[in-house]
Amino acid sequence: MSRDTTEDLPADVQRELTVFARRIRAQSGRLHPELPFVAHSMLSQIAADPGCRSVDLVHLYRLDKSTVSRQVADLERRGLVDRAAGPEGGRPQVLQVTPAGAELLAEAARLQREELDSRLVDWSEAEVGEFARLLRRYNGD
Amino acid sequence: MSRDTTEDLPADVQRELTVFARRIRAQSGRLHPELPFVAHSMLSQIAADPGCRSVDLVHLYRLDKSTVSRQVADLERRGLVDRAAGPEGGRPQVLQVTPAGAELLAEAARLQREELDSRLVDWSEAEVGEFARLLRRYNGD
DNA sequence: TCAACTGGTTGTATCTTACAACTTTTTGAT
DNA sequence: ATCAAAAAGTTGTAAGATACAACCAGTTGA
Repeated sequence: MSRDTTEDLPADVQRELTVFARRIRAQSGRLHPELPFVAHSMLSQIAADPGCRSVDLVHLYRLDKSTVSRQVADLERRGLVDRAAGPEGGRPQVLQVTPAGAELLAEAARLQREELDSRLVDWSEAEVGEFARLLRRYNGD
Repeated sequence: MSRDTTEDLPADVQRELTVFARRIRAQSGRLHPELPFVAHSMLSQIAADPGCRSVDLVHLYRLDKSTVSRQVADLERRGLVDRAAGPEGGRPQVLQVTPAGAELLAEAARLQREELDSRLVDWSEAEVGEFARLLRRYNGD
């Protein structure tokens, strides 16, 4: 991929992030037929933050609530997540991953891990750590 | 956003990249109505690499060629890119951005720049440089 | 010369998404 | 306590993005 040398670091960051964004979706979609990109990212987020609500996913991913509603409904229909009444027994429904969901997630992780490790194979642990730190900082909030 | 402390750096990277991938798409789509995410990324790539062919975009973004074909056709229909016969006058059609395309790109860049700068406002130049370097390395090839 | 390859298009089905209108529950002010 | 407003979520609808398969058009090389 040839590239104009822009001397414009933020624009470089933007372009690299864009390439990445396109690829992860393409790759993720093909990786596991049972768990396409969107379903996977939500399921894995629920696993990382058990008890979160749909509206949290709306904010995290900046999606419309209708989109999240359908995605979560689909995950529930397939027995991968569980919706329960919140602490006050009321409306905010809290989400958690079912054992079946956890298993599917683990399987997908195994597959993705090969790809990820192959990309990071010659990185030092310090570099991976720095990369993770910068990404977290970029994502902010 | 709470998070399990996994001690699993590659998985952290994966999750952060996923959040990013979701957001850039959501944000980009809303940023400029004339130039949604996909159209924008392709147009900006053609601008960065004038004379590239559709098949180059297929490889870069790991998309199906039919998808790229339709996207490029749409960009051409809207007068934003120009398709010409290649050096040998033959089949591989080379792409370049038209003046109208460049103008739209510049306008979108101004808008995106605000968002990007606001995220990087308290980063040192060294950090931005390191981030760009790590992203380039991650995207590899 | 013709088979195989590369680049590209079109038909079709599916997935993702936004927006708008709606229901239900919770909360707050009077 | 009551009722309006906010929050959480659902459903209808339309548009966009994508993959896969089948196809067409030039190019290349045996």
